Amino acid sequence: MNTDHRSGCPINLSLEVFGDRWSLIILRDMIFGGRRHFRELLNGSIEGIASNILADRLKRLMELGMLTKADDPSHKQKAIYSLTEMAISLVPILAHLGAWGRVWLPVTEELSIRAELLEKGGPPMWEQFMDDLRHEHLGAPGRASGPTVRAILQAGYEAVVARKALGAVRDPA
Amino acid sequence: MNTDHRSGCPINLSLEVFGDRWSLIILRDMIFGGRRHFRELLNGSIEGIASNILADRLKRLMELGMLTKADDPSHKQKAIYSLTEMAISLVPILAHLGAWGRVWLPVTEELSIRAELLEKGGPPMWEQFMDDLRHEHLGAPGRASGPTVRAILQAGYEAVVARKALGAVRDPA
DNA sequence: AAATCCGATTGCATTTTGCAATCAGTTGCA
DNA sequence: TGCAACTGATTGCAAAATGCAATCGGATTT
Repeated sequence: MNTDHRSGCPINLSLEVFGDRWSLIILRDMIFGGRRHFRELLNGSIEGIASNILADRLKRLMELGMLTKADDPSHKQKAIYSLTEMAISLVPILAHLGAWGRVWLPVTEELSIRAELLEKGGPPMWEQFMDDLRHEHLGAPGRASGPTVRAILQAGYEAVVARKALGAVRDPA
Repeated sequence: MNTDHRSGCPINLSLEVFGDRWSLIILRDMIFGGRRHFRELLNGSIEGIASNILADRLKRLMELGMLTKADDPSHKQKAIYSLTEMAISLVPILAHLGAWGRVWLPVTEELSIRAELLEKGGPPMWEQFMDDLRHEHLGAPGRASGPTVRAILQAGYEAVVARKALGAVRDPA
């Protein structure tokens, strides 16, 4: 970990970690998209990250303690990236960020439905989400029953996509 | 406002607004430091922002609707920068960001006491803070009585500085 | 045996950043 | 009146980061 910082202010130090255009996008795709492999992050990125930037940020996030890398036992070339508790605890920030963006920025409906559901769910849902992620990434004990928070958000997303597709049939462009 | 975005995802759009190393620092200094003028932001910045970067970011934040600029009636050359509601509503995000940084990053005590107090105060304190800022920057009706949230945070900061100075007398380096 | 997939790396042009010097107009003070 | 200090910036330039396409050697699938 690098030790020459601009200041010891927590907001500044946070910006030094993910104050760029890609780090938080990668974490978002891992947290909300469930992506664990390099290619999943590369090809699944709607913003179109370049492979060299992705490689650099994954390396950087590992050095910062936000991610770990492990071999995939099923494929000798695959690496599995996991979130650390440090990254999992960003969930409330991502929830607030999504809520803020939904109010003030030109979001699209299908890409903001997750933020809306997460905002409505509030801190209890965020806690559940973090527990799910701890189970998935850190091997913590799993939930008793019921769908994961990610599955709930994904179902909301798909419902919007389906509804918009129906609308397109009724009102063709 | 620019309209070519990487995606309509609220987190991505938020990053397009302040996903850099300086924009949020400037807003932090305006919100927590009460700074309103170019020189205050330039010279008061502990991170040492350069004047061209500051000028660029102020312009950008105005274009994005986060800040407004007005003439200072007392000085023909001075400009007063004000936060818009869009920027004021970042307070909960800054509170979470500070809380996260305090846990995971090498913060200094005097620069993180504000984050600690804001975290302890919770959403009611954040709301009060936002009301204070609306009064100060938007001309909204003021509080009934009592110190502003910024004054409370500042007092906490100064108490830490004073205590550390005493410690330095007892235990000189 | 060939095609595809794996996590990257390389080369290169463009853009952004960091830093110091400087600018023209305004103000306060002697 | 003169002059230093201060106002919000702007300019020039080197260094770093970014974006993009092509490519790499090894592993897996077909």
